[in-house]
Parts: sequence; structure tokens; C-alpha cells
Amino acid sequence: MSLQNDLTQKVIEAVKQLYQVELPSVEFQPTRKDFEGDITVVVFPMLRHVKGNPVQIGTQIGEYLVANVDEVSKCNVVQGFLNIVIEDSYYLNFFNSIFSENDFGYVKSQSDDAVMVEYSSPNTNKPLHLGHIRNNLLGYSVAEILKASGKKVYKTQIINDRGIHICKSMLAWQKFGEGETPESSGLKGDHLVGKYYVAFDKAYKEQIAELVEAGTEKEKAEKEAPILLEAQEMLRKWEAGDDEVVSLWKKMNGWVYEGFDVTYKNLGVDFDTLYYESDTYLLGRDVVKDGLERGVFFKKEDGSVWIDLTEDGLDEKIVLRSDGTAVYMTQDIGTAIQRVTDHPDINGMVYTVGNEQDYHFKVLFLILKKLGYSWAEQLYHLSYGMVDLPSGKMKSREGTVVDADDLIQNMEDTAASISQELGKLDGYSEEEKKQLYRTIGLGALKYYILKVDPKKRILFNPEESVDFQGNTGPFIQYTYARIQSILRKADDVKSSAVETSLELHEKEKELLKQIQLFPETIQLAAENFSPALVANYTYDLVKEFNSFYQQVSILGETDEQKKNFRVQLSQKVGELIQSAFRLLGIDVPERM
RNA sequence: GGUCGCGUAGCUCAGCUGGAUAGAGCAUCUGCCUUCUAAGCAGACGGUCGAAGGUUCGAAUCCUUCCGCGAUCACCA
Repeated sequence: MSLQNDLTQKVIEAVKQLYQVELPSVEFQPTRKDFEGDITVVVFPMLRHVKGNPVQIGTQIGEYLVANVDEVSKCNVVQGFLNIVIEDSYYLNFFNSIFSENDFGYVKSQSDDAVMVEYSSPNTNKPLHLGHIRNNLLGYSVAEILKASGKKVYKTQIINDRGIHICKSMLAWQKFGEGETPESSGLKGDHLVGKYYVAFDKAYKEQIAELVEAGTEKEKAEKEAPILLEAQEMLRKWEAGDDEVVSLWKKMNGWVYEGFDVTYKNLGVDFDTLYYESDTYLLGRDVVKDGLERGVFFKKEDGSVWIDLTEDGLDEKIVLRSDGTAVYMTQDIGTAIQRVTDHPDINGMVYTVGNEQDYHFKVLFLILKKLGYSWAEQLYHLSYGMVDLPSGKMKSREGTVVDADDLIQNMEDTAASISQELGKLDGYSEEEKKQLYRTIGLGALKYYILKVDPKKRILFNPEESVDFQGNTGPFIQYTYARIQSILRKADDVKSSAVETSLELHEKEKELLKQIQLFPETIQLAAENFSPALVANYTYDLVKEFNSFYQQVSILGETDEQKKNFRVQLSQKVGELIQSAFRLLGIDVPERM
């Protein structure tokens, strides 16, 4: 029951009365700041149904609305735009109706269907970096937004714990590690394993160079370097279940998981269920065999199995090797089906994976559709742009990465030094301060990443670092802290309803309009899988509040009614900031 | 070469699926702290929305072509 719906009916009614024509719809937009009014009806589209000049039509409709709709106090027409002024009492009524509502804007009833959101899904041979951070923040936030829009959500990740990459780390550790453990070296587990991944690559490159020196062709050398052959042998042993290899694998993966857990905790992300590639990599083969019988797939002479997607504008794609083993695609088919088996209420999945895999997911979704799964219509690849450095792509092997743990620490340090300079934290214990620096540092980082459209690539310049002023997380957190300060001083916040006869200040009215937009913002963000919409909404809200705060005295107001309303309004804005930021996984501070 | 994505102020980004004079932040410059937190507010400066056509009363937004950047086209994952 929004104002717009009401007005739509009234405008249709007006046109029917005036011109005996039934309009299919009415187009609205917020009134531009330079004109008087709150909401604007665009007259132009009506010209298809009503003959006449737009100004005249607008004027007549406006007169009708003023006469027949209580909330409309006056109207004016500029060109083909009918600007409508809404009564203050309408906004005050709206405010009263939501004031005591918790989590205003969230849909509280939960759908029966569930959505599974996959994100993170790292390899277990190296620590997480800035690219993973974008992935994690996006996935987590989209999951929270979907929840707030009324969906049941499972958060998951598939951990790529097997394959040649982890064997490389294992082998290098065996060769050069001398028994080093996280305990013995004090190194975080994932960093320790990553160190040996880099060591492997170094040794591998040296061997290639030696072979080339001795006259081998480069391409051949890359395939025949002894250390690579050893790693491949190790993978074969792992697949055969060799005790020694498997136990080393378990040990080193264990170190990595401990390290990841710390990073996830620092980032504030979590998962409901986990899948491990070592459990799922064999899945999918039966499905392919079944699909082969049903003619979805076809077999080539060498025994490999393919799907022909040329009619869909794609190519042929392999789904089973000639030796009968699974490829990446087979696995993903199997895993998807497994997930629905495990959680029968799933009707839809979101895969948070970089845009370099656009093609893979296009194919995957198409295959699942062709296999006839009803839920295959509800799959979405949350594709995001890479995070690049000024020097180019990040590469773990070459050490040109922005490490996740380092970056988080960095942000906290910056927050700490700014905070200390400002010196507003008298009375805070060291522990409280540390907590606050973390809140602000992470707030800056998370907002910085989430405010941009997922599709766009981000160029991250470590030198310039992330801002703390302007359109940033700390700016919004600061506004929240200010509001809390007011609320602490206004010890007697009345929860009683506000008199609807109050005359609104322009800034108050703008704030109320912005508040009204929150529910639809959440829905829009959910439909578009875009945390950026929530971030930008919050920024607009906060800007509006700061402007209000600057121009209007809250606690200094002598009229008790007005003062009480302003305090209540501030409180509500604070709550909104908090719940919007919760959707982004960002905390808000009581002081800063 | 085929396919997909991106291109808006010096820099970083918005622009609600076609509406009025394209908006913010950073940077530069100017004001505002004996009054609720100046990580703030108010203002100035800054644009042929990559280019050219087309559709429309109306285009940054939709269509076509071209240019630039990126990704992808593996019996790797």
C-alpha cells in the first residue's frame, strides 16, 4: 500500500472522469530538487491514449487530484510534468507506522523454496588474497540480501582440496620443509603451505632452465621437469589411496583450514554447509552415462563423451575423458545434483565465481537444463570482475598478490592512526579501541569493494590505499556513531506516536522519503544480486541525514513535540544504517 | 577470428531498465567548530556520457556499425 499505488489509482480515475479513457499504467518519478513537489507524474506517455496538449492534461489531472485526494495538497505543471506536493501528515503517518518495527524493510516471512549461495571455494595450496576477499564479501552479502528479501538461504563453498596443485605444495614441503609446521615456525597454516607452493614453482622453473640449457626444447622441458613428474606421481598415489600420501595430504590441508578459518572469522563470513572436492570429484559420471543413454550426450570414437551445444550458439564440450575419468564439468554437474539431493527444498543456486568462468557456467547451466532438472532454470552465475593491481594481474606463484590477512591488518592500522590523530576515544580501554579500529578498517575495506558494481573490474592501488572520507564505510559509520551520541544524551526518548499535525522541515521530509525507499531497495538488490545498490542507498540516506543534522537542531529544539520527533527520526535512521550495513557484513560503532 | 563484459568530470564510481538543466566522492579553491562528534556541512571549479548512425515527442539508457580495454574459446581445475 504505497503512496504511488494509491496515486496510480487516482490518476487513472481522473483520466477516466475527464477523458473517458482507461490508462493501462501511470509513470512516476521523484520530483527534481529545483521544482516544488514530492512526486511527479509524467504526462507524455498518456498522449498515446489521450489527445491534447500535455500541459493542459497535466493541469486538469492535478486539479482533480487536489480536489479528490487527501494527501495531495497542491500541484504544478512544468512542460509535461505534473509535480505533486504531498501533505506532511502523510509522511508523519508513515513514520509512526514503521517507528517501532524491527528490521523495517526486511521481508520477515520466509519462502519455502531455498536458494544455495556458493562463494569462496578456494584451492588449499595457498593463502587467500584480495581477489578472494571480493568473492567472499560479494557472496556473503548477496546471501544476506536474499535472506532479507524473504528467501531461505544456504551458504556453502566447495573446497578444492585435491589435484595437482596441492601435490606441488606437498612435494616441496617433503623436499625442502625439514619438518616445518605452523607450531614450529609460528607461521599461519595457509601461509606455510603457500610458501611451499612458491618453492615448488621456483624449483620447477630452475629445472626447466637446466633442461633448456642442456638442449631440450622449452615446451618439452615444461612437461618433463623431474619435479613435475614427481608431483604427478604423487597425485596418482593419492588417487590410489596411498597411506603415506593421504596422511600428508590430510596434515597439510588441516593447516590450511586452520589458516582459512582465521581469515574467514576476521572477514566476518561464514558457511552453512561445506563440500569438498575430494568427496565430489567422482560424482557426475553416472549422470553423464545416464544422459548418454537418453541422447543428451554423444560418444566419440576414442570413447570420450561430449555435448553438442552448437545449436545454442556454443561449441561442443567434453564431459567425460576417453579414459572414463571426470573433468571439471562432470564434477560440477554432479555437485549441483548432490546439493539438491542433500537439501530437497533448493530451487535455485547462486555461484559466486569470477567472470573468467562465464563460459563454463553458461555451459553448465545449459547442460543441467538439457538433463531436465526443474531447478536448472533458477541458476545464476554471480560473475564479478577481477581485482587487478597497477602492475597487472595478481599471481600467487610469483608472489604478486595482496594477501588477505596483510590487507586486513593494514586497514586496521590505518584506522588506528587516523583515530589516534583525531583523539576522540577518551575512556575507551585498549581492548575497546582495538575492536573499534577493526570495525572501521574492515568497514572501509568492505564498503570500498561492495559499492562498485560486481561486473566491473577493480583496480586496486596499494599505495593509495582505501579512503576514509567521502563515499566510504567510515563516513557512514561515523554518522551512525553521531546518532548514538545524540540518543545517549536524549535519555528520555518517548516511544509515543508523533503528532501528525507537525509541520515538517524540508530536511525531515527528504529523510522520510529516503527511508521509504529502503524496502524496495532490498528487493531490487536481491533481484539483481547487487550489494552495490544497498551500499549506494545507505550513502544517500546518510548524506541526507548529515545535511539535516547540520541545518536542524535536534536536542536544542524547544518545542517538545518537534524535539521528540527529531530524536525518533534520528534513532530510526541509525537503525536503518545498521540493518543496511548488516546486509553488507559491516559493523557499526557506538563511538568513533 | 568467434563469443561475453566493460568504456560517464583529472582520478574512483552512481544514474532506479527511455524522461526535465547527467549526479556523488577524491583532488584543487572558498566559507563554517565558545551550540547535538569537522571521519562533518555549505559552495566554486570540472562533462561533445568512447565514435558515428538509427528508433522515439524525448536516448548516458534501446538497436546497428566501428574503436579501445579485459575475459574466454583445454581430454587443467
